[in-house]
Amino acid sequence: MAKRVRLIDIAERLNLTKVSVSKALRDHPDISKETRELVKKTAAEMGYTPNLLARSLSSRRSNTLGLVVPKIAHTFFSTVIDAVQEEATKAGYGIVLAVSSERAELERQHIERLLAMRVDGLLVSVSKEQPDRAIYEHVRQMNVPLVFFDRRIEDMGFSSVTVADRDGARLAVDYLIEQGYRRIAHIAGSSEVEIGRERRAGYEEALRRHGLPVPAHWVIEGGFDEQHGYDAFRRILQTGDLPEAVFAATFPIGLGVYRAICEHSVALCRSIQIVTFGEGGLNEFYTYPHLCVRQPTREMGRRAVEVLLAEIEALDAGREAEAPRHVVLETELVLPPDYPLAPLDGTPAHTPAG
Amino acid sequence: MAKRVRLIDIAERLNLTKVSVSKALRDHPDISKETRELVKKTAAEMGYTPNLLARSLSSRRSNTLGLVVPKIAHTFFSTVIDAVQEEATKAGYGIVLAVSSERAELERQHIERLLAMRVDGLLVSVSKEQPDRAIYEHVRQMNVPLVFFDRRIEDMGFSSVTVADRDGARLAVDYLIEQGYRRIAHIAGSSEVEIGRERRAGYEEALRRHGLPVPAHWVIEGGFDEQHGYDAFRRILQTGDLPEAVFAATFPIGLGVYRAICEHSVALCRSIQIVTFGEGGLNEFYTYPHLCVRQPTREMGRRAVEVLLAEIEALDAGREAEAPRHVVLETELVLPPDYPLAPLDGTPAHTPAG
DNA sequence: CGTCGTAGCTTAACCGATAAAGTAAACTCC
DNA sequence: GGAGTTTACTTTATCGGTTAAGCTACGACG
Repeated sequence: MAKRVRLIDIAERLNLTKVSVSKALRDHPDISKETRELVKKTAAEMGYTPNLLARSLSSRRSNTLGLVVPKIAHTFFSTVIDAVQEEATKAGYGIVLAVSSERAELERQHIERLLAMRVDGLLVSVSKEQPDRAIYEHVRQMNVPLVFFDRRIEDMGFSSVTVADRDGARLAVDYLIEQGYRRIAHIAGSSEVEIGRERRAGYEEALRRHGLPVPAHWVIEGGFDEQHGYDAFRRILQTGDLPEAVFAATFPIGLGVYRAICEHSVALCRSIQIVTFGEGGLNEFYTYPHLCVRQPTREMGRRAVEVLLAEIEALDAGREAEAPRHVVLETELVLPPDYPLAPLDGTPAHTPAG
Repeated sequence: MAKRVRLIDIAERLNLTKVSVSKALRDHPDISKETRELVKKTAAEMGYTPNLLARSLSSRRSNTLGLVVPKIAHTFFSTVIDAVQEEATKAGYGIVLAVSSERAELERQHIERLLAMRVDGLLVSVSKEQPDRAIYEHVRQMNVPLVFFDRRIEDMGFSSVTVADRDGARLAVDYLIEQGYRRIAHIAGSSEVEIGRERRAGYEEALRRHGLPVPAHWVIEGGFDEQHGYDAFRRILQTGDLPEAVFAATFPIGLGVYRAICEHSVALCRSIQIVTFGEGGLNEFYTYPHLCVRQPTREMGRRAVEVLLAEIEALDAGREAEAPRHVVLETELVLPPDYPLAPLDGTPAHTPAG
């Protein structure tokens, strides 16, 4: 069993002190050029790997960011994670990932652990459950920068990067109405979370603007996943009173709705128009062309890291906590041009270019 | 700015030493029941969070596992990650995630960093590029347990958890042949990686067993992603000589093939049967019913953690490195019962239950 | 020529915990 | 009632680094 090489091992070999070796490796001007190079060469030869634990402990910087997401097997989040990783790596930071599985308690535990690991900053997208505010107070008290992305807690004074949820939702539903749809259902997310409330608000706004009533029996709240979409639409199917279009608060919800419809009747799944907030990355393969509100996913990850790093820098430059920044990204309504929307007379209209 | 609470702060408040406090918090029998409780209460009141860096440094255990995957926005990996997280959390370990983006150099850097962080063990699925063996030698030399999952390097003496790739591939292709298909293409993965070679070998075995020739022009190697599937099948389309079925080495490859076919002709995409190794989690929504080889994804994650933890335990129980374990999981051929396969006469056969 | 600055190291202290060894008082036990 | 155990702490050393403050020899400068 090979012992791990430490600074002191290199130092002894070269008749130097560990401090000199440490400095040499970090290109400290105290050390002469020749010594520096000799040290580096020797370190490489001996297979030295610095102990980041020790380094972080004494330097008080871990060069690590904590990333907490509610879910991972969801294109939106895995894309954000990817972007965050990329951006963090560029800046010399590693990331520690934690998945809360949409549960507030797990979210709490994970943040606790990340704090204990002394991450330099946190990127968080909250779970769908009522959050445990105490843990965020704790973050604040420990003076660790935190940036929410996508799903935030609005009133805790942390920075955030989000999309214009209400606008995006409103524009999508506006579009449906302009195309002649009148009977529009909304499978909403959780009202515990801002994005759930905002997307719903956008939906209602659009309806009201056009003088349409909000059909309470067609607005169903719940989670953000496929299961919720499926269950919710099954409830609608059971009433027998069907909408012409469905605005789904997330892509997975849309999938669930679609599945529920198809199971019920294949013809139907071509005549009820689905619009999802967010996309799945598989739109081309998705049987029926659906509209979607595109979010700048990778940019969200990048911007979140950017804001967080700025706060970290501000912090160790000694500047006291500045006002939180709130970055709001625009969305874009995507309509596959080759495909007609679902017709209003209930007949299939799917005639992709072939 | 709140100072962070340390053991010594609690100790001073209670007129104890930090060692006693440390022991009290860890329920060491040295400390009386009353003191223990007093300490815990005080610690909670003061908002104490242990510094895991310091703890890990002195105890030589970080209680952290490093997880390296080639890709994250892919159902297979995000599912494994999820399972790993769950299992690791249960056992009191955190995970540090790193994504190599299918590049050997990034993989190297990430592993280097994880070693430097002194993770207690590593879980790795290698990138599609020729791996840098030196880094794995380094892992070995540092005596850090490592378990490969899904994609491994066969001859480096590390444990692994994989699926029976060759068998799964062979059974799938066998099935196609039994159904009467004869002209079967294979869009293979990278031959740098064992799973790429094995799946291809299974495909060829099945053909040979049935006395069919291996159609070299229909076997195209490359990456594991959608792009490769798309590009590869476009090449086949250009030749004008089309197969009756395609065996795709991964689900994303299958999607790419499907896209290429649909773009070319919608009718065609219902008459060329696609079989994928692995699934996307969206099979129900996938336009044409395709066969797939189901991998026990979550189980792979669980088993990998299990094997790794066993090695970690063995290590700090002082037992010397035992022989590596190789867990091979069985796959299952999934054929959606409601849906007929693509007909051999080239006419659409898609008539899902409605 | 004495003083100051500086290049190039070294020494000492510390980061925040754990591990191992030491100690004083109380408690057993024949 | 004195030796041996326990009980409940304390003291000292260590983990592998970093930071801050010495120290020394050499060259420049007024």
